[in-house]
Amino acid sequence: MNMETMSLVKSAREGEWPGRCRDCEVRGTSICSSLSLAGLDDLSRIGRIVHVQPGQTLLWEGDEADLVGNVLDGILKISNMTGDGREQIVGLLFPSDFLGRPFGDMQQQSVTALTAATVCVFRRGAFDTFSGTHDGVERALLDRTLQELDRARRWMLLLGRMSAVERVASLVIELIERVGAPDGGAVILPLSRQQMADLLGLTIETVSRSMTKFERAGLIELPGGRRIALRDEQALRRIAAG
Amino acid sequence: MNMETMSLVKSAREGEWPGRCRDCEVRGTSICSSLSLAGLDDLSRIGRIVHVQPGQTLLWEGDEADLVGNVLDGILKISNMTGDGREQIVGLLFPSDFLGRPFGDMQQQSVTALTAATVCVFRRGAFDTFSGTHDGVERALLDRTLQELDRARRWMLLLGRMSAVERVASLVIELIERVGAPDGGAVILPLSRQQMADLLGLTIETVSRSMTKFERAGLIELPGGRRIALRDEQALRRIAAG
DNA sequence: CGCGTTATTGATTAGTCTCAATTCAGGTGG
DNA sequence: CCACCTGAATTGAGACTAATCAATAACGCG
Repeated sequence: MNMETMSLVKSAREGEWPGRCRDCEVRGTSICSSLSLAGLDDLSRIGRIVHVQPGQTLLWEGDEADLVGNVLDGILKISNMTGDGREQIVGLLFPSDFLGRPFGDMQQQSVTALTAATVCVFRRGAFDTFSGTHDGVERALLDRTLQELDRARRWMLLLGRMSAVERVASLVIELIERVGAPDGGAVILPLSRQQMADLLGLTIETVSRSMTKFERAGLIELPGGRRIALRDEQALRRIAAG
Repeated sequence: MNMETMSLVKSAREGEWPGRCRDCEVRGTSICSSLSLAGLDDLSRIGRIVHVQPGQTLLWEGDEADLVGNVLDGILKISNMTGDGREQIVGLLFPSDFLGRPFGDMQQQSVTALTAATVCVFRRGAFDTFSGTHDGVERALLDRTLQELDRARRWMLLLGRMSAVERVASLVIELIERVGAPDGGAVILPLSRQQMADLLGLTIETVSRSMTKFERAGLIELPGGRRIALRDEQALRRIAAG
C-alpha cells in the first residue's frame, strides 16, 4: 500500500461513520444485501468510511491488493495504463458497486475517483476472512463478478470492432440509462470528454466531433456544459448496435 | 437451446464417458479440484461428455444460458458480434477452463470450438443446484471469474489503446506462454490469422504485415504454416508493453 | 499433383489522430 | 453584477495508421 492510500485509511474516524451498516444507504443493493443483521454488525466492525476527492487514487495498478470495499456515493474509474502512459478506463464504479480485488495478491487495475466519492473500505485480509465465515457473501461477489465480466466482454466488442460514432452512441445510451432520467429533459453527463475518450479508446476530439454529428442530425441536444438531451433515442440505439 | 446444441447433448453416450470424474484429466486443475471424492461422484451423475468439431458452436449469444461445463481438450473461443456481423473474440478457453454462464438467464457470448474439442457439460439448473450443495464450488468459480475479469480488462487496454504491432506482439507472447515450449524451437500457433485478427480487433492483413515486420527485424522466425520461433523475446516483450 | 483454402504482399482509401486555433462555460475577484 | 481568467470543449487542416480491394504465393489435403 502506498503512502497516499495509507493516509486515507487513517483519516477515517469513527465519528464519520453514518450509523452502522444497518442504516447504510446501499445496504439493500450492495453485496451487503446478502447478510443477516448479525452479519451486518460483524461487518461494521471491520469497515471504515473513506472520502476521496476527484482525481484521488484509492488503488494502484501493480500494488498489493490490500483494500476492498463498497461505493457509497460518487463515481470512480477502474483503469489500466500502458508503459508509456496511455490510459484505458476498463470499468466504472457507481454507488453500491464492489471495489477492489478480493482473493488476489496484486491489483491489476487502478481505481480513481472521478467525482467526490464515499467508499466503505475493508482491509483485504479482514474481508477475506469475513466472507469465508458468512454465508452468501462469496455468492453475492460471484454474481457481481460474472456480471462485470459480461459487461467487460461486451465493451471489448466496442473497443475492437466499432467505429467512433458507434462507440460514442453506445456510451451515451449507457450513461443515460445508468445515471439519468430519460424524460426528454437534459441530463448532466457524469464524465468529461477526456474521460469518455479514455473509456472508448478514442481521443477527445473524435468524441467531440461525434457528439456534434449527433446534434446536427437531430438525435441529441447539447445545451452546453455536460448537459445532453435525447431527441431520437431509437436512432441512437440503432447506431450503437453497430 | 437451439437444435444444434440439443443434438450435441443427446449425442453424448455413457459409453463415451472416460471412467468417472475421479479419473478426469483436468480433475486437478479445473473447478473440480475443489471437490471431495464424494462430490466428484455426485458430479459425474449430472455431467456428460460432448465432442465438438472445429467451427461448431456450443452456446449462442442471446440464447438461454442452459449449459455449463469444463473444457477437457481443445481450444474454444468466446465471441461477441455486432448487429452487422463484425466479430470480436473476447476470450479463449483451454483445457480445464470453465465454460458457460452459471446463475444467469441469458448467454451474453457465443462459445465455438476452434479445434476439435472435448467438453464435460452440465445442464445449468443441475449445476447451479450442485454448486449450492457442495462447498467450494462457488468459491472456485469466483476465483476463476475474478481472474478472467482481470484478463479481460487487460485486453481492453490492448484493444483501446495499442497499435497494431503492439497488439500482435502481445498476442504472440501470450500464445507462446499459454501453449508452447519457448525453447527457441518452433511452436505451432493454435490460431489462424483470421482468429488472431478477431482477437486483436484488426484485419487479417494487418496481422500478417506485423508478423512479417517482426520477422524482418529478427524478432521471430516464421518457418511456414502456423509455426513460429522466438528469436528475441525481450524485444518482443518491450513492444508488447506499449 | 492439382485444387481449395489460407497467408502474404501491394496499392489505394477511409477514418482517426495530431497539432493548432478558437470558442465556450464556470468560477473568481474587483 | 460584471469582466476577467482558466480549463474544457469545439472546430479545422493535415498526417498517419489500419482497412479495403486486389493479386499472388504458400500450404494442406485428397
